[in-house]
Amino acid sequence: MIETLVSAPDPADVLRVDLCAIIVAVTDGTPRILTIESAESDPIASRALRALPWGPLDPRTDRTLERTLRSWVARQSRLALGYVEQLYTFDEGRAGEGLRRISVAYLALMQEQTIPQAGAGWQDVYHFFPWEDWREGRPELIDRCLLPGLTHWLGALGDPLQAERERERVEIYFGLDGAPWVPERVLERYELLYQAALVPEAGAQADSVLGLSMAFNHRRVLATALARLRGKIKYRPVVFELLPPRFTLWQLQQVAEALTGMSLHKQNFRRLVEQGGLVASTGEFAYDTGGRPAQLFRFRRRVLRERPAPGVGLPGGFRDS
Amino acid sequence: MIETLVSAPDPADVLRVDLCAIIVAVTDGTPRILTIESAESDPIASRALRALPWGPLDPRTDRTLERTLRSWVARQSRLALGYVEQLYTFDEGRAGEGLRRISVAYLALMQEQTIPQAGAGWQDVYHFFPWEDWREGRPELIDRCLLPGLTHWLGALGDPLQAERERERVEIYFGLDGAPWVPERVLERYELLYQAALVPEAGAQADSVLGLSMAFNHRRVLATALARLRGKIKYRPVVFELLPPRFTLWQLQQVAEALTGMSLHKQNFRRLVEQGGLVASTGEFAYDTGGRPAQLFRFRRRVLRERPAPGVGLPGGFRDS
DNA sequence: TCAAAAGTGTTATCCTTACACCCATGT
DNA sequence: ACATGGGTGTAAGGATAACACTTTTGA
Repeated sequence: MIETLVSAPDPADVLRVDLCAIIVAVTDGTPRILTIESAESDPIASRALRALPWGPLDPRTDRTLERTLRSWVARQSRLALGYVEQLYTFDEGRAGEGLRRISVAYLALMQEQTIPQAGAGWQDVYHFFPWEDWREGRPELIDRCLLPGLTHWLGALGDPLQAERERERVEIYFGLDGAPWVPERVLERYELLYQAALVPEAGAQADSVLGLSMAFNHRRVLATALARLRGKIKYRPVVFELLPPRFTLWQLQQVAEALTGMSLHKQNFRRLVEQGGLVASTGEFAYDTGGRPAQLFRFRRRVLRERPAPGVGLPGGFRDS
Repeated sequence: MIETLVSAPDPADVLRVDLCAIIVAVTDGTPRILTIESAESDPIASRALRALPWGPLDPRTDRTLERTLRSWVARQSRLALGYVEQLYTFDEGRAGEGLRRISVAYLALMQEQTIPQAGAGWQDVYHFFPWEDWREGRPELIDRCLLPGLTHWLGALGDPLQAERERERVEIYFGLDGAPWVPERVLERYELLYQAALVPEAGAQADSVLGLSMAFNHRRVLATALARLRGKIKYRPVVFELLPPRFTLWQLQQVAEALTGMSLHKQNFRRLVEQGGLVASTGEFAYDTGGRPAQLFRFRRRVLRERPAPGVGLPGGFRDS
């Protein structure tokens, strides 16, 4: 009632909370996320930018954050989400108009479905982070593009003490000089590249050999999600959210490999998973495997009671063949 | 300028974001958090409730979330925080007056300091969760109070199917019927007890043999923090944030035990920590140990480069003596 | 001398790793 | 026949768990 009488509030007083969803699926060994076309298009290239499904939280709507998110996603892409967990809350600072924004990101796992909505679609995660996919061995892009860029950045730093600290970060996070490559350090690597201005957020000409860009800070959000997923897969049975109820061990392995970005030793993977009690055979078989028919397994719920941290371990041994 | 002219906005339109801090320290084997007296006191008992340091985010203040938090804490308790990480974002729903609230919680680790501020002080974490401290063996309170309460709740559930599901949760989370006790399931246990109405949030008469109460949902926030900490200690060197720069292995073990709530096997703990490369001897000794002088160690930063997940493992073997 | 805590050594056991090899199906 | 993927067995190596035992201080 009074609303119509007052003039618009000072933008500096307004605090907006947005929700956004990283919806992940793995199909045929490709990890993908759902993107939509951002309403706010690229000012320079004047084309729509890829964005994560998102929307503002309306304080009038009396729902929980998670329910609001689900309804946003349903409206934007006609998807009913299953497994959802809160990921992180990002401070977006003050946007152009002086509006202060906070965004709460959620991670959702599902099986890929076709999206009827125009503009929405599934994108290969590694198109955004090509250096994170080590399934075919160490990506040559690291030596060809990343390290030269990082070295140049290090060289341009004024303070030699800071340069030394930053060099250590580069070595640790990118697995140089004897340090191991640690798949779950996705965010640390992204932030390093961002600091070095190699992966601009939401800029024009941001698509490059160093990956596709996204609207806002959504590429950073995605990096956070991949890091969480790579970590969590090892101690929680999240992989099964990405698989049908019955699956072959090879399918399971492909999902694990897709997420971690590493090739795993087949026999050992199978044993870990079976002996770990993570799966149980159903007695059924899949005949469309291209070779000998494979047993179909299901997730063995009882493992939750038996083991403190049931997940698919990332054994040291990758690179099967 | 216009502010003074317009009437107050409809509370239903207002969205407030609060920040709150769980500040943890461990001294002499006791894990403690910093609490303040809540401004809003208990309506029934008419005494001040314990609360976590918190404050609203002012959209005019152009800072990041974390910086805002630090300044709030400094104002309320004169503490300068060191290590800080974001914990979780809670939906507080709609408070009495129709105001919608979101709160972003942060976890901070430090060494205990005396707080000059009146009302502020350090509280033993296990006073809030007495069932979580297994250092002296399985707390008898579990069998005496918790399980009877939970069993009664299960019995009162209408739907037998739901009762079966809930019984399984009880068994898994409280380590019954062959299931192991998993220290990091703090939140799951709290939520179960909350559902069973055994640990009311922010109510009168909430202090009981089942632990002290806190204002708002702060006890739930604390449960989230303890869960995070118990999990993280195993793959990140967070313990060292709670210790002075030089420490004895026994101090280190006490901190690890305090957080996990389990007694650890002394010799094996020492070996894991030393062989794991987590610490390095300084050559100095502490003579005030009550027995033979102990070597002083320091955190060995280089382990960050050598090991993917450097933390103090929780070996299966607890209960030293 | 005794209590208390630090520190060393050893062995059995289990898990991981890395091999090598066999099986069943479609083309 | 052979390519492809499914599936089994085993032995070496390393980490963990559970012991027992010695050393050094203060009271």
